[in-house]
Amino acid sequence: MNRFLSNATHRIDAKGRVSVPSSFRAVLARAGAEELYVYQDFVFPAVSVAGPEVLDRFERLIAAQDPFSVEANKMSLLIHGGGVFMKLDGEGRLAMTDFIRSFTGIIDMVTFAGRGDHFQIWAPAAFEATQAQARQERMRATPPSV
Amino acid sequence: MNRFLSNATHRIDAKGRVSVPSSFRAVLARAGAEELYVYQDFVFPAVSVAGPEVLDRFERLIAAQDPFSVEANKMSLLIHGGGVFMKLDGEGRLAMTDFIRSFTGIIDMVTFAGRGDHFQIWAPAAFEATQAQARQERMRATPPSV
DNA sequence: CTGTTTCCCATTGACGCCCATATAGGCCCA
DNA sequence: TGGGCCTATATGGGCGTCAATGGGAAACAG
Repeated sequence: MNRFLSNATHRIDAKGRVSVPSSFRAVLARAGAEELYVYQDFVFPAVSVAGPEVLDRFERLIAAQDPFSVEANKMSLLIHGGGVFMKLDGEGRLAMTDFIRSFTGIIDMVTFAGRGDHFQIWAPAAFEATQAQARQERMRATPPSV
Repeated sequence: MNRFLSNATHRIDAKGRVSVPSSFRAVLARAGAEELYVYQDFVFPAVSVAGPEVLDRFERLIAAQDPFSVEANKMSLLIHGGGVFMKLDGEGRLAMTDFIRSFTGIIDMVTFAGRGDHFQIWAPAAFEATQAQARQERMRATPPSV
């Protein structure tokens, strides 16, 4: 299946690297993603990982606006200033740089969360809490009826 | 990838110099930019850095207007009066002159922010605050959709 | 002559590239 | 069906290179 699914928590090694779950790497390989566009998420304290085409899509949104507008500038501040290209090492690991750590609060463990067409990198505690909260809200929205 | 992406915060040394992130220098080198056009940004309390062709582009915008118009004069005041040519030293460092400091509020640390076709130099706190605010506004624009 | 800028050189830590090990799960075979 | 083999995944670490930073000394300007 060519989607990012499930979640897994891995340990960061002494050199600040984490193994990306092999199922995620398989999806990336199938999509032919050599370089990864990693950006600080707009909603959650997590970074999102996707192929370069996602940046292209964001840039088209900006290009449609007046380049001198405050809106276009703020958008660029997020997608350019808040994003970076990275690549996996030979063993399929990703370096947890300050760019990622400062935004996510990641210390020594990382939770990978599938999001369909991309995946996210979280501090484990933040992921647990946010997912639990989302589940609660959903339950309130639609009472258990199955 | 030939775009300015990501952000990084570096320390200013005793001589008032900062290292420009190596990924930014790589983009500049690829573009063949020897001299840098540094101008006080039109939107944010930051200075923007780009190749000389950006100044050319601005000048063409002015040339397209009536040279006696208030608009054209104001534009020139910004792009000429608010800009300067600079170059990196042998180690890829840039001097933080008063021209830059007074406009940005930079003291002893500098945040570099990629902006696609150029990059910006910010006081760290100002960058954090502005980017966070942009993210908040974006979140309100498109509600969380987990 | 003196403060500032430019050109070098030194140090330290981070990162890329490579190889080693262990454990879990799948697979084969009896 | 149970047990052992085997492969892939997750993880650890060596080592060379490069980036970020500090500082000396020459060149320059006021």
